[in-house]
Amino acid sequence: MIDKHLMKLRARDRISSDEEAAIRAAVADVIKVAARRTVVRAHDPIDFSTILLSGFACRRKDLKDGRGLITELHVAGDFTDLHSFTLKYLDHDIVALTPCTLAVVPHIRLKEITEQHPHLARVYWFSTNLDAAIHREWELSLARRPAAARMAHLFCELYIRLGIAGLTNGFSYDLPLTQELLAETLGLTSVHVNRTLQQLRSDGLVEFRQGRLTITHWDALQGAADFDPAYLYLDRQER
Amino acid sequence: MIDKHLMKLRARDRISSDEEAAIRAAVADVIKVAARRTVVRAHDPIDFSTILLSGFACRRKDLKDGRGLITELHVAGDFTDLHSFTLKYLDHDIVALTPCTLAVVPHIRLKEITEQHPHLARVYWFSTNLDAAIHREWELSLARRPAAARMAHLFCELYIRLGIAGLTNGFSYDLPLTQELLAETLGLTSVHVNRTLQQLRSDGLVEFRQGRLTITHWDALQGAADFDPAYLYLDRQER
DNA sequence: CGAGCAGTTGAAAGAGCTCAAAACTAGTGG
DNA sequence: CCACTAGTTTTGAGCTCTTTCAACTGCTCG
Repeated sequence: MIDKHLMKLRARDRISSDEEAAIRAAVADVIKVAARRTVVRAHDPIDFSTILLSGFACRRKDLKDGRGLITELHVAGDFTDLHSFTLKYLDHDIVALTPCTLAVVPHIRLKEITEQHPHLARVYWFSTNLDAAIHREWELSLARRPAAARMAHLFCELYIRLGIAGLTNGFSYDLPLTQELLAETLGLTSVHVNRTLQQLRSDGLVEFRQGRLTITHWDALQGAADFDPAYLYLDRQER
Repeated sequence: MIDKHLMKLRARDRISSDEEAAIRAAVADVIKVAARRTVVRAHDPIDFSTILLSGFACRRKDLKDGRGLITELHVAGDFTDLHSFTLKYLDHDIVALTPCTLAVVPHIRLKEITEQHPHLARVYWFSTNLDAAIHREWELSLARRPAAARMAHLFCELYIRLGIAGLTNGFSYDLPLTQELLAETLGLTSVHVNRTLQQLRSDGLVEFRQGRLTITHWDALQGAADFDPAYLYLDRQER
């Protein structure tokens, strides 16, 4: 159930069986959420965090005028809003992009982990710092990478992140997002996403049809994106 | 010496004298760094973090072609690269933008804090999550706010953050950055920064001369920026 | 006084946006 | 099994914001 979550943690550090038990014990509930539902609303005080077990979710911020931005995509295995444990409320919404299954972890249990399992606490701290690293890379993309490179970069990132959770199949993976949602993720308009997608396809880099992405030329995609996975901290270290 | 750092922490939570002592004891050294020096280089393994005592520093990421982006500005009192404690190396450089004084905190001491002072560890965890929140707001700025609003937003953010550390004077504060550096911060060109600055000045919102910024019309600046300080988590909470 | 940054200005080009309409695709109900 | 609807994708054309390139000014410091 939380295996993908454990896979993600274990890709970065050793997790003892004792710690694994603590994680499993911290899960108070498992809930299902429909697509397009807001799971956690910005500014609402909150006393639990959620681990995404299946589906796609995101952090979304919006401007007063309604236009918004998805600031991070979450895939199965991610602790979608661990940040709220120390922040106490969020500066953004957590939205289910597809039907999602979520494990609910009360903050009290997380507090106990910081008191009884300092190493595990550091692993979770790491995991929020990894989110910050992803945010930084997206800042760079938004500021400096033109649409095609930005999109290519996102596809590369998801390929790696989904791969860690065992959710890729060769060079393809499910990405059940509309072009509209992709636009909110890339800081573009859906019209431009459409044209950019056509460009990547005609350049022979990717195919994107019916919610499934296939990378047809990985090296070229990585090159076009200027993608270096270092910011995903893929090495195992004692945290 | 680390008072500004304590002011920043105490704006968000209660820090006991015991915890304060632990922080002071964690500082192994205080160093001075010249302007424009890279303090920590991306990808280099590192076993200490630094608290910025005076000056301005930043996190800077760059693309292969040399163009880069400042993904966060750091002001006195900030733990500039606490992230490296769990990440073990950084995905970006830490650069001194002005002459800086830095307190060096070895990671071993931070590890001890996570083991002996869980509450303080949570406060520091919070502080890295606050960095992530700032990254998210900058993502939104880069993606959706036009140049003038983006710049106005930055000036608002710095006004609040510097205020917490007691570094504002009425509605003005030192901001010893060139327009070139401002451009790297805002994801613009220096030419456009120049024109945008003229616009904000002619609109009567700010003055920016000789490294000092003066907000001439706070409400209008905040309005132009669509600035809401909620993402800076200015309330005291038990973390 | 001259060198070297930092800031300023102008003109042209380009990436991405806006608006608007048309073409698909599924799912629904008769 | 077909018609109908709603959502998504695609296309076109004009427009805007920001960039690029290039020159010029002004300041500071040796």
